Amino acid sequence: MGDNDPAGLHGSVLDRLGVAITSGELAPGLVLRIEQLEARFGVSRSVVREAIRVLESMGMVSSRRRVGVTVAERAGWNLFDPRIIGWRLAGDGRDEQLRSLSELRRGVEPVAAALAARRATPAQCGTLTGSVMQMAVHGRSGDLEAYLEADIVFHRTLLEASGNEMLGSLGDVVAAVLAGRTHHHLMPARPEPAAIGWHAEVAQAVQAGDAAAAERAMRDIVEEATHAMLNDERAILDPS
Amino acid sequence: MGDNDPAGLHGSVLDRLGVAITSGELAPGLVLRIEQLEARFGVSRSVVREAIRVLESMGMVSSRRRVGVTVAERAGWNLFDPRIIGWRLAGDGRDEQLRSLSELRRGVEPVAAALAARRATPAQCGTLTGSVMQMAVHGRSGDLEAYLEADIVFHRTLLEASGNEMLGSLGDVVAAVLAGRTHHHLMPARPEPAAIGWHAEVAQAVQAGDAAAAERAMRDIVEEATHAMLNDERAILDPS
DNA sequence: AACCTCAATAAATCAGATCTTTACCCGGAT
DNA sequence: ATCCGGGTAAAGATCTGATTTATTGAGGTT
Repeated sequence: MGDNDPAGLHGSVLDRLGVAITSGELAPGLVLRIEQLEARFGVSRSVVREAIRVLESMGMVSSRRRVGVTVAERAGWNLFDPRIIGWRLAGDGRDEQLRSLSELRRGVEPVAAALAARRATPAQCGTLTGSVMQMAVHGRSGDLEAYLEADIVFHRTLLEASGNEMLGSLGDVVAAVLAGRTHHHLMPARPEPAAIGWHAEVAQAVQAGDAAAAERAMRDIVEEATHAMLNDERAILDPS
Repeated sequence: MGDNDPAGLHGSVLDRLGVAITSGELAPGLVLRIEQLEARFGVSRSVVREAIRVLESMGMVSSRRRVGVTVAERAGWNLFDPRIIGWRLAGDGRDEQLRSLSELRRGVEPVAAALAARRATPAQCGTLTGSVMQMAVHGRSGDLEAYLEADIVFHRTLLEASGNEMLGSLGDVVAAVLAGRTHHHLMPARPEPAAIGWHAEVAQAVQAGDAAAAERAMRDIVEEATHAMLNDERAILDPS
């Protein structure tokens, strides 16, 4: 898991600035001067500029003559940029980011399931049922890591099978949510047996071409996940 | 509508390269050399590099030493980047992009409606009902442009009211879809009266805090839109 | 064929100069 | 005191040439 940027000096600067901004260390409205950044990171102008340009393209800063590089308000950020998602997941905003992504999943995945029922290739159907079997096996044995891996394969395959490139590109995001859930927000030691059943239902419905059933079963999956996460949050906020 | 990039030389180069790549003129696998690009656009290295860096951050190219700048496969693109969406909407891929976005809407907007029912502020509720009234007025009078404007306000407000930043940031995208629908894929001269009714239902359910009703009505809206679009496509492909 | 060496290549980085925009200061007019 | 216009300097934007670094592919060795 986790491929980072540090490819090249500029990537490193970009990453460090991105973390500083998403974490709030560099608050919106703050003005940075390029010369200042050169010194801060010990690199040349070109490297700083390239990092700034990328940040600008993500809506995180805006650069104006005679004033400098201003950190932008959250409202303008490209919140779907994988880098921003990664930074927020790695920092303080992790819980909020996970909540946002979970709510997004609740909308996206049922639709993807319905579309997949119409468009999935036989190979994708095979991968789906295969990963459900893996989930069942590792769910019983309690191997959470292997269970997670199969779960990720399932959801990623389903999103791909939707035949919608945009939905498909959310595979990484969903994988991050699933991983975050098991790694941080403690999943139950034994995964919900019902969840595995729903996954099986989805796989079956997709294979049968039953869009409505696939959508319904997927909605069950993702709603169960949301509830579990909300309960965890409540438990954290209210440790009775 | 439509704010473009051409802010600065580098933005112009970025835009031109983006269009060339999304249009397929520069196909995946093709290798560009920086020197070549300097000549092509008549700008200096720094400008080209900055544009390349942004393209790289969008996953559209990858730059490697000793080889050059390679146009990347579609699979790696950040399809949620507003710039890419814009380029595709402006070029040949417009129909496919609109289809992708419509399917995305079908998932996202009902969830946003359900969330908005729990989180919308009174002011947002007011904006919602107000825009519905505008839609009704201009729908009857047949002023499609004003109808569109009110429609956009409605959907944008609802997505904001979801209280989910990521869903909220899809407002621009949805606006683009709605605009594309009326400007290209000919909407009916008089908007479906049922659609206006469903919008009213959503506004009312949100105000009443009835998440299930809001979600259901919104699903009706977006499903009607999808069907209308599919029928248009069929009509274009099969001019009986 | 597998492996090592080495030189050519193109991007990556640095550094300095110049251009362009524009926020801000200041004097004059009303 | 307020408003307007010109001038100025600050800071980014762009250009350019030099230098560094990683990689590929050629060529030779075993």
